Amino acid sequence: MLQVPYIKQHVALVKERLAVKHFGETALVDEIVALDDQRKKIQFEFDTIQAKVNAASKQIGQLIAKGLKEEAEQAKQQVAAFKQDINTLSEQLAETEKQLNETLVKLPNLPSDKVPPGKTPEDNVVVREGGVKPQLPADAAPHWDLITRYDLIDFETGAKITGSGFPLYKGRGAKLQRALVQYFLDFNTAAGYTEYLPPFMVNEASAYGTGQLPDKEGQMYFMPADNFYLIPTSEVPVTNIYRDTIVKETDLPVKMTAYSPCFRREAGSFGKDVRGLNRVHQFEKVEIVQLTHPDKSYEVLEEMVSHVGKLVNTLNLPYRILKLCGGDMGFASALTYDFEVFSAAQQRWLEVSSVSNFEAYQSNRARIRFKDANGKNQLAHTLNGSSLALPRIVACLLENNQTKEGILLPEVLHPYFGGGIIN
RNA sequence: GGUGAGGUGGAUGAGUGGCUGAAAUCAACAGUUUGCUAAACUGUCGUACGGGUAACUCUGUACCGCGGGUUCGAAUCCCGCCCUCACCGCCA
Repeated sequence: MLQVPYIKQHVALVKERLAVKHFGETALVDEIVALDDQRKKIQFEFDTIQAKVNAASKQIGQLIAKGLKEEAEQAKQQVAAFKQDINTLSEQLAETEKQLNETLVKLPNLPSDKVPPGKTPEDNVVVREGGVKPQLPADAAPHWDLITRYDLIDFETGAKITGSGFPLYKGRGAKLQRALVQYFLDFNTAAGYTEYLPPFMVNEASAYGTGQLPDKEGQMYFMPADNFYLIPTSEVPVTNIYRDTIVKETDLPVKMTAYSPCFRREAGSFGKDVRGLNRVHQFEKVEIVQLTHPDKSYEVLEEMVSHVGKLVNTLNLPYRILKLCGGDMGFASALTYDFEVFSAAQQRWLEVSSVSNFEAYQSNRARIRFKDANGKNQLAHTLNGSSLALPRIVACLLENNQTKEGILLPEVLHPYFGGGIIN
């Protein structure tokens, strides 16, 4: 969430930046200012009275020690007079803090000034294109046909076991998943990321820490018996490794990578968007996460984009990088680059990665801090990106590399897959 | 799931009602000493929110797993929950 002191000092600017995100409820900003003023006022009163009570209590102790029982009794009665005020004020304080927090959490992160204007995905700016779009014959098959032809995924049985959108990978389809995950993790660890294998369910505090709650509550699977959420991305558990911690400045940047399955309810999706692997409820993904010094986060963002670009490149897939416009960005993000690969048989771009700088938005919620050179605690910046999400990569690998002889896999995967062709 | 023990500052760990925001040790940081390293010595060394200030400083409140309660006063007593460890049960 945004930091209250910053909001109060930059009311007009905050509203202006929120407009870039096409966030309409700017009245919330004024509410926050008012609530925080109120909070301070109540706290001051409360502290003042409490200080008196504390002093009196100390005195009572001394009186009793001296055996002055009557004086002690008198003092007790004086303290009792404060009791009512204390109770009232502490209730008011708790209520105001609660309201303030609830309001604060409704505000999205401010977009960086590098964010292009615009409202819809059409307004996103292509910053780079790479790779070559293959020329496929007219009878080229979409990936869902290829999946059937080579018996890689059994969607029907997955639906039988669980429900639609839960693919059952099979044979070489399953092995390809394993190969990709392994390759991606190796690629990331070679670049200095520490590998983690996190829990796939998180508690409420973790989901709140990275901003999934309360904003995206309906998009996560929830286990009511234990109050756990199935993770929509390993960003959640991995970022929360550092929740409520203060790291040394010299430990920054913290670079982490993790594989996990991702669970998303994707309520309301339908049509050709969800065909085959385009959109599923459970998929595999390898994620990269960094915690950085605030001065370095944009530099690191570019570095992460470049890292993911290299990875996509090694797969020989045509891709493009988009800088998301204000209206298409995520709630918690300050600047986001999307990676899309070109699905030649469907003739459309498919998102395979989203690399974002969250600045201090997540770290403020999760209290991820570092001690700076002056000994002051500062919020770190958090960044993360997919590196990479599997299903759409697989869709493109299959479609773009189809030949009469079979699917020709990119060379980097051969050692992981134990071969270069699916036929 | 059952039984028992326990959760205190970066770590170990003392503290069973006021003198404790918290001993001691270790780690860390700064300095002195030293040819360098090491050792020794000295000092610093929790977080959050307020008040006051030009600022360093000063000052108030809260926090000893979390939430309630008792009390003039709670790390300390009571209740609920969570977590950790050990043993048992079950089990990949």
